[in-house]
Parts: sequence; C-alpha cells; structure tokens
Amino acid sequence: MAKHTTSEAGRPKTIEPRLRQELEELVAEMCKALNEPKRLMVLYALAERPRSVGELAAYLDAPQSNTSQHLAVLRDRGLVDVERRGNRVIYSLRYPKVIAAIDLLREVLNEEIGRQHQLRSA
Amino acid sequence: MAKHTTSEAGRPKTIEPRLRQELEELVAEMCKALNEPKRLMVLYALAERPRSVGELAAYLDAPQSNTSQHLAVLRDRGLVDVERRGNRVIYSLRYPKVIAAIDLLREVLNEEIGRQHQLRSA
DNA sequence: CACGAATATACGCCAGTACGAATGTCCGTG
DNA sequence: CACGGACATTCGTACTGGCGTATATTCGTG
Repeated sequence: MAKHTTSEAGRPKTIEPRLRQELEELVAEMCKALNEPKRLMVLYALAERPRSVGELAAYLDAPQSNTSQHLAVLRDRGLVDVERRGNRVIYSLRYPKVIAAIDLLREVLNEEIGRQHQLRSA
Repeated sequence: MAKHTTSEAGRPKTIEPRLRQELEELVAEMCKALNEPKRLMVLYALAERPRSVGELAAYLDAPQSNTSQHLAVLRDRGLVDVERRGNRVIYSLRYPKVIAAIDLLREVLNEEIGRQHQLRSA
C-alpha cells in the first residue's frame, strides 16, 4: 500500500482527499442506482404505493427478468423494502428523501433546458 | 420559475409511460454525471469557490487529462460554468441545487449505513 | 515568431453493466 | 406430491464509461 507522500504538511481546511474519495465513492454508488430510467420509474411508482414485481414489469413494459434485475440493484443498495405476500413479492420505497433528491435534480434539469432553449433563440 | 407540478385532480394519476420513460431518461443522464466519485469531489470543490483545471487536478490527485475528461462530462451536462482567464480555464458550479440534491442522498446514505449496522449487531 | 505552460481532444484498452433467453427456486392449489 | 404461477438468478453478448498515452490547441512571454 502506497503511503501518502505529504502526510505531514499542515492540516488543510478540507478533509484528507483520500478519505474524501472513499466517502464520495459511497455516494456515487447510490447515484449508480439512479442512473437508469427504468429504475427511476420504479422508484416513482413505488412512491405512490407498494407494488408487486409483475405490476412493475407491466408498468415498465419490460420483461420480468429485466424488471427483477433492476429491483435487485435497488434492493442491494437498500433503497427498497421487500415483503413476501403469498405467491408474490411486494416492493416498497424505503427512503422518501430519495424522491426529494431526484425532484431537486429535475428542477435543475428544467432550468438547464430553459437555458439551452434561451441560448438557441438568441 | 419552476412550475409547480400541481397534482390536478382530473388528470390520470400517472402520465403516459412512454413519455415518462423519456423524461426519466433525461434525469438519468444527469445522474450519470454524479455517479463518479471524482466528479462529486469536483462539484463540492467548486461549491466552495471557482477553480482552475490544474487546481482541481491537484485536488483530485489525478492526471490532467483525466481531470479534463471529467470536467468535459460536467460541462456537457451543463452543470458547470467555464471562463477563460488568460492562460487558464476557470470552472465554477452553475446549480447549487445539485449540491443540495447530493446532500440529501448523503443523508439517506447515513440512515442506510446506520440501518445496516443495526442489522449486523442484532 | 518560437517556445513553454495550461488545457482539450483522440485513441486504444479494460472493467462494468443492461439486456434477453434459459433455468432455478419458492409458494399455493388440487 | 405433482403442477403451475410468481419471482430470482445465471449466462453470454453488446454497449458504455473511465483510464492513460499521445497529440492538438490556445495563450502569454521574450
């Protein structure tokens, strides 16, 4: 393991970049769960109410296996709750804050689209 | 300003999935800009103050070309502003809301980490 | 105008990932 | 306990994205 070269310089105001990198890694991992349109649709669908896999597959107009794969990603990231109900498996949204975060990004998107439109018409 | 998506009572609760898919595609594109630790670090660094490419490269402890590539992604997504100052190019954060969104995800991350810890100790 | 510093881009390589098809697993029912 | 339905997982393939190396571009300076 390579040691840090300048570890004894005075403490900078920002935290050690190495640690910072690992921290951001975790956030990035969470963002990776959100960079897929179908997964976003799933999250919004679950924000309304819990749904079964088949329901979500129909909603996405995607094959069952594909839907299950996307749900597995969200499950591994801990973004959804799972509950077995008889023959089916019901998924639900665990953190409403995730929707709030995406909504914020959507607002930014709106501003940006307006900006681009403004540039074109100038 | 940003229009409020008032949940109009007469409308169907969900919009056409086809259109919805395209909308989410755009949001997903924006998330793709955030799913890279170094890009997140860049955004936070720019949230403090505008910085040049060399400065950011040093901060990331990454080669110049790599830094430029990441900046190109942020630039293409419209998340940063660019200004040429003499020999250098100064980047700055365009939308503070992006930081707010990431902070929200960070909160979710904290809850999730606490949750996992709790599960392990049970 | 030649030169060097700062930044951007092109290219090839490798890892990661979404997808469909096929298969495995769990559950309720007859 | 055999069968079918709902869901999960595996596998091979095609695509995408990040990286380093090398090269191009832009600008200040002598």
